[in-house]
Amino acid sequence: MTDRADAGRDLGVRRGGVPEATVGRLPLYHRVLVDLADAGVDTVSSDALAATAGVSPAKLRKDLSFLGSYGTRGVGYEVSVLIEQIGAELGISSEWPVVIVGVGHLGHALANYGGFTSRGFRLVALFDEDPELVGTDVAGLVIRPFTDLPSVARAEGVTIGVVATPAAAAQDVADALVAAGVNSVLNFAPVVLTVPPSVDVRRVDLASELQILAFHQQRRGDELGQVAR
Amino acid sequence: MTDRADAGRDLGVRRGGVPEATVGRLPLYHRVLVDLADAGVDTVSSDALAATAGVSPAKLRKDLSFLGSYGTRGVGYEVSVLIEQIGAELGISSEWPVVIVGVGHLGHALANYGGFTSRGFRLVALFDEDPELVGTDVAGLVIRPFTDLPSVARAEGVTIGVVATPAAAAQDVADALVAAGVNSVLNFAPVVLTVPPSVDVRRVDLASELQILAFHQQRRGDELGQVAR
DNA sequence: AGGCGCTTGTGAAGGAGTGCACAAAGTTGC
DNA sequence: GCAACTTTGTGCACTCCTTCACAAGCGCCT
Ligand SMILES: NC(=O)c1ccc[n+]([C@@H]2O[C@H](COP(=O)([O-])OP(=O)(O)OC[C@H]3O[C@@H](n4cnc5c(N)ncnc54)[C@H](O)[C@@H]3O)[C@@H](O)[C@H]2O)c1
Ligand SMILES: NC(=O)c1ccc[n+]([C@@H]2O[C@H](COP(=O)([O-])OP(=O)(O)OC[C@H]3O[C@@H](n4cnc5c(N)ncnc54)[C@H](O)[C@@H]3O)[C@@H](O)[C@H]2O)c1
Repeated sequence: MTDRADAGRDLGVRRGGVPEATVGRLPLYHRVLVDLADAGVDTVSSDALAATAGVSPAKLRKDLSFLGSYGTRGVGYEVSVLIEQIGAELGISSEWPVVIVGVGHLGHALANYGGFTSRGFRLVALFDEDPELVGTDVAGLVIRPFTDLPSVARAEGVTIGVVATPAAAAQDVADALVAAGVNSVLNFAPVVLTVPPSVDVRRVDLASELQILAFHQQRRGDELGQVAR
Repeated sequence: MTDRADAGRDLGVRRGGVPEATVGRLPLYHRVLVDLADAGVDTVSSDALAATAGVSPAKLRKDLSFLGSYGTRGVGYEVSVLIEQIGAELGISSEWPVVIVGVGHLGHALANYGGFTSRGFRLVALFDEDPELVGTDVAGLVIRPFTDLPSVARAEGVTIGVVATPAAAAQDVADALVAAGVNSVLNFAPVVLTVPPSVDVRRVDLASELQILAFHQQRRGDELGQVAR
């Protein structure tokens, strides 16, 4: 059921007014809540939930307040209600069709990743350019030639594409995805993709993450020499 | 060298005062600059560099200003100088030893990822618990039993560890890493790790990234009045 | 019924990050 | 040597995010 016809009473909360920072944490909350539900918990306080999610209680409460008032004062939040509300906000209710382009080491791992399909996404196709790979089976799907992208994308209504090709091919792949109607891209290649403003790109960059860790590590090391007054 | 006892007055730029948001972008700048250098470019303006990195020129200039004044007014920045300065800030000069725990689909891909070793990191060991895997060769390294972690970590001075095990094992693995002296962790498992405050954890979460894309996708759809179909 | 303890929801304060605009500082051309 | 032009570096205002603190609301107990 698509209950997007607002049930009328959220005039106080702007529908599209969830801050970006909050959006970035909603998936985390959702996962933690699902884990709690699996563990048989049916009610949590903001303090407890914040602790398990690793954020401050005030931040958590404010985040949740953007979705509406789904808690009970003096008691806490009902886990199932929160899961449903956050899920609705993130669009987990619907099943987003996803394609992966580039089935090398990384693409292979992604295709076999269960977390994809268990959180509102359906992997509908794998594409690669390598003739050796095309036709082989990965994670229950047949790898298709990259040239099939347009027809598959339109047939399945694909709006999200994952780029897992080498950096050199990533821009071309992105262009093809955009041309095929995909307007959300998750990019693993270490390049900045140029796309029309209507297209949303998120970059996942392993090396960057490590370098940020290294930076903090180094700073910590530097400070050890100075702590002694 | 650049660090003498600061005589009570900071020179406008604080050593160690680089904002977190800037730190998060430095790896991006570094990569873009290396690409430019490879392409034979030796000077860039903030406008040009900002465009290739996908950020605003003002932001870029402010970011770089935290490292010092390495540009030339009227000209721009010398690519090699910037690479060196950013590299130094990030600790790329030294080679950080890294270990990966959990050599399944994802760990396999990570071990074979060239970007690791080419950016100041050296993969020193792979660990897994599975007896079938231990002893086999991946990316030129032998997979070692997880119990070897302490000795290897100390022998090589490992401070950065990558967790690529299933969620259920991640916390135990993190505990072992911390016990072995590792205090920077890159976690791919979809769980929130609990570690001492002295340990820095970064989480990379595929499903979250997709869900954030889905959120924006859904919002865009809603605003158009109706979703696909 | 009423008070008590607990937890949410939120205004308001404080802090971090971003964009703007321009003076300072360099280069080029004559 | 000077004027015109280019581009950096940064003070300032502004927006966004986080933290604080507490009134409002709910359930339970007496
Ligand atoms: N392996 C990792 O852990 C890792 C981590 C972070 C980022 N990355 C990045 O992810 C990307 C993929 O990494 P990988 O290790 O899987 O590389 P890979 O070489 O193993 O796989 C790349 C795949 O893309 C295919 N391909 C190439 N050009 C294509 C095109 N135009 N259209 C469709 N398919 C094409 C190739 O045939 C190959 O199968 C790279 O950009 C890499 O830098 C990898
Ligand atoms: N595959 C992906 O694309 C992907 C993406 C995002 C996140 N993840 C997460 O990364 C993790 C690994 O994913 P995967 O697909 O590689 O799983 P996988 O099952 O293929 O590999 C896990 C490996 O960890 C090893 N392992 C288990 N317990 C261990 C322990 N206590 N000590 C050492 N090694 C141990 C297993 O033997 C196995 O080799 C999972 O938590 C998954 O949710 C995977």
